Amino acid sequence: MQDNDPLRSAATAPGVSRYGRIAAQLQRKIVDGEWQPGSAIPAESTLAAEFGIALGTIRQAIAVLVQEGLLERVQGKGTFVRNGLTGASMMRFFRFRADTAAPGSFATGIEPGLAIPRSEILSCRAARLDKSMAALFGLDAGARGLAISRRRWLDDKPRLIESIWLPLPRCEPLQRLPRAEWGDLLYPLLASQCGITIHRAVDEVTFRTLDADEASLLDLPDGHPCALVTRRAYDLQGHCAEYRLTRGDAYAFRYQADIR
Amino acid sequence: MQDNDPLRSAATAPGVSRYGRIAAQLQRKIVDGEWQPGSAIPAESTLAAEFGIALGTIRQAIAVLVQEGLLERVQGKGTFVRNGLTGASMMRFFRFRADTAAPGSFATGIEPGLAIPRSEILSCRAARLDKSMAALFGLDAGARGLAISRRRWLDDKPRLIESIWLPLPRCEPLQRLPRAEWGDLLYPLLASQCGITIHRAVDEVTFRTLDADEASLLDLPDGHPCALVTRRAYDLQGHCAEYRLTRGDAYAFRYQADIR
DNA sequence: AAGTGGTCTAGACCACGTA
DNA sequence: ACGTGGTCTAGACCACTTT
Repeated sequence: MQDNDPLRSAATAPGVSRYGRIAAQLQRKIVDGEWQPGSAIPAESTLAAEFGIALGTIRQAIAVLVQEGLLERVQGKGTFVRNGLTGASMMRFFRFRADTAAPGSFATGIEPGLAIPRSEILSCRAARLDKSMAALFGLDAGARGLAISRRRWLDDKPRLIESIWLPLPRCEPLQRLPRAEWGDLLYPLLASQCGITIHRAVDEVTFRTLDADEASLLDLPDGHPCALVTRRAYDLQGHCAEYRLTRGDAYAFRYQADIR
Repeated sequence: MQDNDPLRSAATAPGVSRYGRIAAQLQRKIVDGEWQPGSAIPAESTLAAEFGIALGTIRQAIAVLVQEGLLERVQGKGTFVRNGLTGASMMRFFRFRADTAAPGSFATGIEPGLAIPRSEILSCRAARLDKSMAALFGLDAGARGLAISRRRWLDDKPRLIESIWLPLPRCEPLQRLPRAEWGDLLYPLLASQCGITIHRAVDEVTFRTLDADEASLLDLPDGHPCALVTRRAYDLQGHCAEYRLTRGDAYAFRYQADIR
């Protein structure tokens, strides 16, 4: 659990060091799509020769991007451009399934394997974005976006309701996509249909109560407490490409943070 | 925001690399108290000569401990043993003071400077620990601990109530300490009175409701929703040295997590 | 000026994965 | 056997802090 400034998105100022400048150049290749997510980048020795620098320096540059989560090294195989966000499931905030350890007790720390909840699209329509949301997406005031309402099911029970906003025209392909082809996960869809790789997200959790409509969608009583997760997701260029509100039963919420 | 296994505490298996073994030796010096928190360790060149290894290798070993949060490098000055946990305030989970940005809106990401809440000790007594808590502290069944009840004030309003358990006899000095000398922060007290440096903590957040006693302590109605933070704090040796339950108004809860 | 960590080089050899 | 990243060396010079 680490707080970060959502504004400082892409291109962290690398100072003036050589490996910093090289790292920025490598990042450019990823952002521009020259190096595709999932594919291997050239070998360290190759890159060192190309840039005309020592092996240790290119290693240091790569280390920067590994730290940033853009690259991944695999011993003996190569260095790869990471695919989109993993482990960003909203389920990590909740414990819906019966757990061995009662909350507050001395848990084992073992995660109950995160399942992918089934997705039910309730509505999906284009709409004018309000001023602040347009600004978030880097669009002009009055720009349009895609507003999606979604319900997530787990073990045949409704667990989460989500309101998702996506920028238009970037996400226009989703508007024409038949409901049957949506599947359960949004980010793979954004990648395949819109060419958007979600690479980072900032989640904010607060506590609320459900209104009558929300409650009925979750089979909970009106006014029932809920955890509200507000997500801003960013693409490789550092532009916000998703704003999402997720609500789930507050009493199923649990989150673990490690501080040092 | 990063999940971690609370069990894998100290001495991460360093494989068989030389820098890994060196890192373990340096860690031993810190854990054993040979290198005191806050003080500088010998220069890299000195250490390299002492261990009979190259500069790059000792640098790599130090980098491991920096990553672990045990050491801190300062350009031009030296490498220092980090003092206890900073930024572990429970206030980071709450937003009690009026904030410019309404929750759910597009916040600026600027933190409203974390204040230290005033501490009021409600009770402090030795008691037998239950079996699981004794095990958590690495003590035999039936061992005793210190049970502390504390209320935290901010802006002359009661904001948090805390139940803290500490292992005996390690924390015995606190039992004899006059209330007036406790101050507002526990960890500096553990360091100065008991020689315990809290170096890592694992917090788990859930939502509950307050019972009548708890509610009255916080000037809230019976049954009011609260955020419950369960903390396990660990010393340099990796032993758990504190178990804490913190409760505060759920409507003041907010937490931000960065995923990549 | 002296001491510290930060950057950079040009090699060498090792451990791992694949063919 | 070959190519990959991982480790290690022995230097050099730079940037920052303190004396």
